[in-house]
Amino acid sequence: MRSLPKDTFYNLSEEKRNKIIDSIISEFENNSYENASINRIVSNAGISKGSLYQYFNDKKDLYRYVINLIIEEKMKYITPVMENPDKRDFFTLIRDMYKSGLEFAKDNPRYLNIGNVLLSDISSPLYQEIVKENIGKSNEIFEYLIQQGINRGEIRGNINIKFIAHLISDMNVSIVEYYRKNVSKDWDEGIFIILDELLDFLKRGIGNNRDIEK
Amino acid sequence: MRSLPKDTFYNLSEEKRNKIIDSIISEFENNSYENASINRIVSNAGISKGSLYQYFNDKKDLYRYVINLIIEEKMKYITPVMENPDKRDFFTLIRDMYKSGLEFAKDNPRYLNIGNVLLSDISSPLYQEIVKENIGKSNEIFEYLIQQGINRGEIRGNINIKFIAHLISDMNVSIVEYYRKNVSKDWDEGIFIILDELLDFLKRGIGNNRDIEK
DNA sequence: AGGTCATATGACCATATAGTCATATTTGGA
DNA sequence: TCCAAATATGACTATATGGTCATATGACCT
Repeated sequence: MRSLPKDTFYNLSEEKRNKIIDSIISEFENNSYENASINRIVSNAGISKGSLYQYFNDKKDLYRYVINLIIEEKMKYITPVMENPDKRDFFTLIRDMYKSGLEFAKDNPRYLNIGNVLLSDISSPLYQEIVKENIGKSNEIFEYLIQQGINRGEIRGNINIKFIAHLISDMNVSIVEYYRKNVSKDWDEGIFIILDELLDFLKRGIGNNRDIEK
Repeated sequence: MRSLPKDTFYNLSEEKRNKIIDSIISEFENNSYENASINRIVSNAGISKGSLYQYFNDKKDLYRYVINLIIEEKMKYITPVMENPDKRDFFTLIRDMYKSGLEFAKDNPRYLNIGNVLLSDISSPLYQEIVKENIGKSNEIFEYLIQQGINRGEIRGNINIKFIAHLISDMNVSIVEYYRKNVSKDWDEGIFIILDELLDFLKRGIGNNRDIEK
């Protein structure tokens, strides 16, 4: 049996389908997986329960579907940045990555909550399936990039690569959260100043500091 | 009406009381607030449901009780560090703070999950009541300490204090998480090397770098 | 022994859950 | 117009929830 939405879902009119998608996203935006309610989803979507179960196999399928939407959207931001990792220096690459994270946050505020809850909700039945693997991969990429940076002399050699990869990954979350909590709700160019400050901090912290003004 | 456990709870034999406390902690250790079950708590504690409701008013009270236990315990670690903040330089103080966080994590692994879930579970009915206020306070303290550090010439002046306070706060979480995920489950002195590396990173990042070897 | 008071109990209540399925409705082709 | 296939429906099941309360138990005092 095919997972994720069945064909019947894609046969729906775009309007109806979008209303359903919107209702599903809303529910997971405001509730953890366990607490999300199928009854509320169908009620807000204006369809019957039986119909929903003709589109999706079960609750997990709904959640998976939303998470895949988020991943797909996030990829649009991150892919161009990661395309030619060796063409730019380490810090420019990281800056672009953080920047893409901020732009994703700006364009998809609804997705942020869902992603954050998933990231920290170990008890979610899909945590293992979705989160663990991805975090592992992302850390591996960072470790590789840091090693490259060291080889090229951009980063000092006497650091714990694994730990710094972890830190850089967390700082990506940090700046997005700072943006959400402290910068005006509307997009504010001031965030770029903070982004540059974060990069300055990082450069001083692990860079082979030749050209930084005291 | 007095909140938190009623007198009847304290009249219980220590053995029985501890069994109940243990059952409550276990439940919140493995489940979010919404998903924690009173039925399981009483069943694991070996008491009847009516009894539990003679000790506590409602589910929120149970949760509040556990959270207070955690805060109380955490205070034991953080208070001595924060006692004379002006007696030590900024970076020594931060190091002691991070260290106390790691020691708390080592001594109270059961509490870590509960705390982490609370910190990120915005939909919890007690999030506002417990988390928001405390995070605000903690950030204010950091901002004050950073300002002191700048005044004393330990920290360079051209930084965004609010953002750096946010970062330092998050890095405290980062190192504890790194410890949990990557350092051996048993206490491992290697974590102190990483702690020193984090402080080195921080010093280079925001310090008035005079004495750091290239 | 009788009486009083704190404590313990679990059947019970109203409500909600995820998921099912026999039935009804709509659709499109002949 | 009639039929058959696709789709929509919501009452229903089995199960769980947090919380209540009349009743039972047992400890202590007179």
